[in-house]
Amino acid sequence: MSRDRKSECLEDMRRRILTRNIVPGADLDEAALCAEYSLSRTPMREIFQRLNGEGLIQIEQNRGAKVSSMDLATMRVFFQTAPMIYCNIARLAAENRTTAQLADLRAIQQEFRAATDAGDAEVASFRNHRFHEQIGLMAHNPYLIVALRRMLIDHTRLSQIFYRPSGDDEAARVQASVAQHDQMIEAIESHDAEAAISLTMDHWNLTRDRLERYVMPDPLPTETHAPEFQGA
Amino acid sequence: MSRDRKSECLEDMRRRILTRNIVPGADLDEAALCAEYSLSRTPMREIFQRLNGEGLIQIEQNRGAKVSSMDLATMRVFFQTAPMIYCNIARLAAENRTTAQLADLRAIQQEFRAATDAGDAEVASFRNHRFHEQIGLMAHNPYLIVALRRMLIDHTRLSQIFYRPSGDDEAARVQASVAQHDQMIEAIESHDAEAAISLTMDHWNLTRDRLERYVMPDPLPTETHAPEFQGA
DNA sequence: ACGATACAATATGTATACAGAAAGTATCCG
DNA sequence: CGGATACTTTCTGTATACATATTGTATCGT
Repeated sequence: MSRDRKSECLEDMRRRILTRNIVPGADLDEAALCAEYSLSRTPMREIFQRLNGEGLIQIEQNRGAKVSSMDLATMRVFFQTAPMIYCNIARLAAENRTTAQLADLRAIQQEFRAATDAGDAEVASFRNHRFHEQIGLMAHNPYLIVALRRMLIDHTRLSQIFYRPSGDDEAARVQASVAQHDQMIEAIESHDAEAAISLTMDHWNLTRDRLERYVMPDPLPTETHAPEFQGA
Repeated sequence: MSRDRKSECLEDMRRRILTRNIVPGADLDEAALCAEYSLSRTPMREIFQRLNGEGLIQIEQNRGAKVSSMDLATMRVFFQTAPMIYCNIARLAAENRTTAQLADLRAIQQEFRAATDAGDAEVASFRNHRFHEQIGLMAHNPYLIVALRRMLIDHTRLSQIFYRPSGDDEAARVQASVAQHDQMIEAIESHDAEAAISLTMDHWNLTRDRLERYVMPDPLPTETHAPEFQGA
């Protein structure tokens, strides 16, 4: 049925944007996507409106849609805002979670762990996204969850690199991250808001180092046979 | 031109929902609205998607759209979350505002004051909304502004009653509220984040008392000739 | 008379044709 | 040869007809 085609397309577009299968800033070709998902323009344009509302894409008047970019100014604000949102969400999740939601969280964590074990960076980062979104749902706060969702868009797109560890040290960090998820589940289960917040800060600090290193990597050696390039 | 019809409709729908011209929970009649704004169904449905993305309405599969309701559970969360969002927005606005934005804020405040002086509750609450949304823009934080916007939807719909003072005391509170806006402008202009936060808390406490009284008014007298109704 | 089912009416979702705007290209003039 | 303008092409926006789903109603059977 066509209903499935549409919602499948919507979900798939979300996944593709979050995993950078469609890169930040890319133009969306309406006609091509219609053909790809066997939809006519009307439902596809509706999907665009949805994605726009979720902050995944931007629609410009008479000029099509493009995937939200990740510019430097936004990254700065991202690192500034993340701890506050994440910690408050963690507190509320510990306080307000239902048992059904906790079971869902465990299931997501299991899938997340499998993806990290398999070394599939794309799937791992997407399941990490779902893990944190689920905690957001557990907070039962319609105001904060929209902020969390915006954060997770950029977080997930950045963290692609995190789950592609290039050495033993980085692999250990991924394992630590998975273990922290387990601890967060326990804290939320026992309604321990303080522990949930503390673990969330640890979790954030761990990933932050890695993300910052991605944004600002070690400089290339200045003394090579490549043309020299001095300072800014 | 049709472009104007569409964006005018979108803006007007926003205004009507925020001022409770269309009440919370009301069904939206697609055909009737199409006729009213001289639009065909396609752009009207696009407007619905936009409003849905902004949290003003909810769209249900094969079952039309309705204005977001304001249930008790949400109100509780509203009062819990508002101070955090408002204060953080105030801090960031003081830190990051541009002079152009400050000029806009002053213009909005002038219009707001005119509406309160004229005693027009509907226009006053809508312009109060624009005032606080403008401060949100000045924060330059794409994550927090979506949370702020969600808060302001409920805040504005609740505050209708605030700007319809039923006595000298309540009128004085409205005047105090207008004066606080002026002070907030000064704090933001001088990049004084601490003052902006402090004023925002005062402003919130003032309106909170009034809003809570609206949500939970003084009980009706129990001794009347109306049929008695004991306890819960 | 009550409930269930079939049918009709209405409302929602989709496809497509047409209209209008933006962008690219070619030609003309200086 | 360079720049501006007109034309063509392509993409975006809108209207409308059609398809599908839901809801209300009437009839039939028990």
